[in-house]
Amino acid sequence: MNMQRFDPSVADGRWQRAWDEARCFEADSASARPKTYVLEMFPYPSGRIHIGHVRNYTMGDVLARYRKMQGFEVLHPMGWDAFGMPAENAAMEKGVHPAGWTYQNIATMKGQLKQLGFALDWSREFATCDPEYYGHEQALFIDLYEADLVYRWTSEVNWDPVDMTVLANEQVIDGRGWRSGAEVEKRKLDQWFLKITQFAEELLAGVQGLENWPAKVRLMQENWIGKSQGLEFSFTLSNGDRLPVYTTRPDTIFGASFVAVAADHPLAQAVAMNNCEAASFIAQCKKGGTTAAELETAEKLGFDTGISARHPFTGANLPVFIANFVLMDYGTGAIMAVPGHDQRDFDFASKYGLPIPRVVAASLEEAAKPFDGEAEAGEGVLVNSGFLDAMSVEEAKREVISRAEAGGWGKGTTVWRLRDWGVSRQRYWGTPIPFIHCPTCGVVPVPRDHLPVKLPDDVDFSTPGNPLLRHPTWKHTHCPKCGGAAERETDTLDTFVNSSWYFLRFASQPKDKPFDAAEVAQWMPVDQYIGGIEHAILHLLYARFWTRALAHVGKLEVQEPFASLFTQGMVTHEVYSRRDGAREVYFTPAEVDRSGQAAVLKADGQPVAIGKVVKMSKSKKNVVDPEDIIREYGADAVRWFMLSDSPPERDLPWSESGIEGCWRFVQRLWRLFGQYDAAAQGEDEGLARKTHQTIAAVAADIEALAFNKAVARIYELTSAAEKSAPSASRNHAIRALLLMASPMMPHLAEQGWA
RNA sequence: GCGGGCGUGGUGAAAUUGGUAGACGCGCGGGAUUCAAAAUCCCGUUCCGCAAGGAGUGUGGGUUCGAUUCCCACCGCCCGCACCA
Repeated sequence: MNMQRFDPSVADGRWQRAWDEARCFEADSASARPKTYVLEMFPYPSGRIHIGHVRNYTMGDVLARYRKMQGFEVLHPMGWDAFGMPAENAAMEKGVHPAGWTYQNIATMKGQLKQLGFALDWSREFATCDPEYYGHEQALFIDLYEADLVYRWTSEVNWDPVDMTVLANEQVIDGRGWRSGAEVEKRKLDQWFLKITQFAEELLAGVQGLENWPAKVRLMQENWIGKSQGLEFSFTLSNGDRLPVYTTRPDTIFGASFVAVAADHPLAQAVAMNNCEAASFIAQCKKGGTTAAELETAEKLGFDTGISARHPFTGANLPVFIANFVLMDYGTGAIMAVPGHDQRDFDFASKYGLPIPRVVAASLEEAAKPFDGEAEAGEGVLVNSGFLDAMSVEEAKREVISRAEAGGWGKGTTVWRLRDWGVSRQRYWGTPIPFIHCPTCGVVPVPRDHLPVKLPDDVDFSTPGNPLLRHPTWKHTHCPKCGGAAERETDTLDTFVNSSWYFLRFASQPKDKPFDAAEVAQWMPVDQYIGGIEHAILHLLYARFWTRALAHVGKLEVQEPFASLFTQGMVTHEVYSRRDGAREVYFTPAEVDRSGQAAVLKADGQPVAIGKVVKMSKSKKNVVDPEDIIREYGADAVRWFMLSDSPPERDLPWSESGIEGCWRFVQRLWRLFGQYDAAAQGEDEGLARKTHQTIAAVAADIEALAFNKAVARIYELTSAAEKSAPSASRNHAIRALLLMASPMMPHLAEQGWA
């Protein structure tokens, strides 16, 4: 190697091989060292590594290498979240087998990750589509079934009649299937569910203990679980029926001036049977936008059913409306409306000329105070409320609940927003649900010694629908109980199940069971988990649930899987485009010459428009391929760039000049290493002080994941060392710089050390 | 609409508990080296001003000896969402 210049094309491969051969990064569960578990969210093998992966895994790698330097036994594994729709889409579009496509992608992406020199324990690598992994998953699913945490239930799904498949809500665009364009139908299907709601209380309480999670993510989890406490009671209707409603403000019951039910409430349906006006109103409710903003600003609309409801205390007759702002799937799908103290009810009452009584005021003297154009949801004392007058809101809530319970017409209830988790997918490329349907014995779990239930290889994607369902032989089997002819379950598990326990399998991977509890206890919880904010709710909640559920059935001791969570920002880039008639045509950064004032297309020398700096995405073509830049600048410059400048939680704008600056710094450090002078003597007090200050600061910055600040400190000490005359202190500064840079630029550091 | 976050040079950003605003990087300007270039090195770079000096952390107030930091109001941007009774 040329001593004047650091050549990553030689050094990177050399050290990557050396680390592999010495098995430097294989974690020993039996080690006596203090242990730490650093984990980044494992990737979906979509084809190639993108720059977001590079940033994510570089951050984790710095921490893992830093901990190793501190003497920790570090578990830093990598694997593949390998089941999912894109593989089936590729199968349909390109005629390739999902397994072949997936494993090919894994091979490509693993090669790309290796080029970045990550300190990963590849000995623990697995893909969730490996039969060994999903077989253990099937065993865990049966464990949960036996613990009564799995059940079957008929629920409504979005059904694409052309593709013959269930669609997720996000795949339904304007009421049509995203691929087929066919009008989506609602269909009732027997589906498998996990009882996550049984853990709602502890999942919510557990959020409190997650001090090292971003406050934003904790809040999102709390809101998703959505606990509310109130009163459920029934109105007696003028037609003799009873109508259950739920309210979180039982204190305001004397302020109720009407009752409202959701458009798809049974009562609304019944009214529509012999009232076509009602039927058309209900149909109208089902149209319209579904985004939060549209819903919030939509006009409150109602239909008077002509039915009335008797107030439980006053005996007054309240009109019953069908209203567009009442949700069927929350509470009971019916409400008592208190316009004075709920804005939606206020808007509705104003529109339909209904009374707006005041039942809460700042003081008893203000009982007659008019409303100032909006509802008052705040604190105060009860007024105009009979026996509740002068009570606080909280006192009044308790009083109404206790009277309702004593009178037998209602009870205090906790309502959760969280729903049980439907895990059935009518697809091929997922974990087969290990159950058998027997006409005699019903639903029977597959015996454990028959696991894994493997996916058949010979499947046909030329016609729509679930290939498992129409496979000629796969589903035909015998009942484990009675031995009679029976059929396998052809649904597969939601891929979120795969990612709900993979961190346990990384920690411990015996052949004969999913994991060993004692070995898992050596590593869990994950000390630092790093990934994208897009997983703030579903993945993190499901993983928390699985961990608790497995602890509940005695398989685990930990309750919370991730002690610290960090959500990193995105990598962004300018967008280049040109108008072509009605269409906007996008160009990649590689196709554009950005050296002058304006951006011009290399192909024709004509200018292109410079758009906003946004997340790199294929559709906007503002992507940089990590492999290209690694080839050009080496792994260390790329890693250094990922850590420089922007704080890791914020977006990182990619720039060509930025990566070039990093490349220059790699060479600058290399030259400095070359100035290490074993013969140099003497103290340089100023430089020595600076060296120790830098060591302290860089350590603190890495601990806090403030990599941009650590980088700046290293720059400062580098400049100071360059300017100093040879001395023992300077040699020490150079060695310190090499060590401090090594988690970030490991190839350069190894080469320098050698 | 509700909830959360953020506003600092041309630019990405720093700034322990309130104490020299702009560290460090990018870019830009000037110079050295070179036949020339690349690479490298040196100097400068918040704004106004020749200078002395003045202004300055989204805007307007406030607290304080002192505010990027704390409080109030407003403006702008970003993210999340569930009309949740």
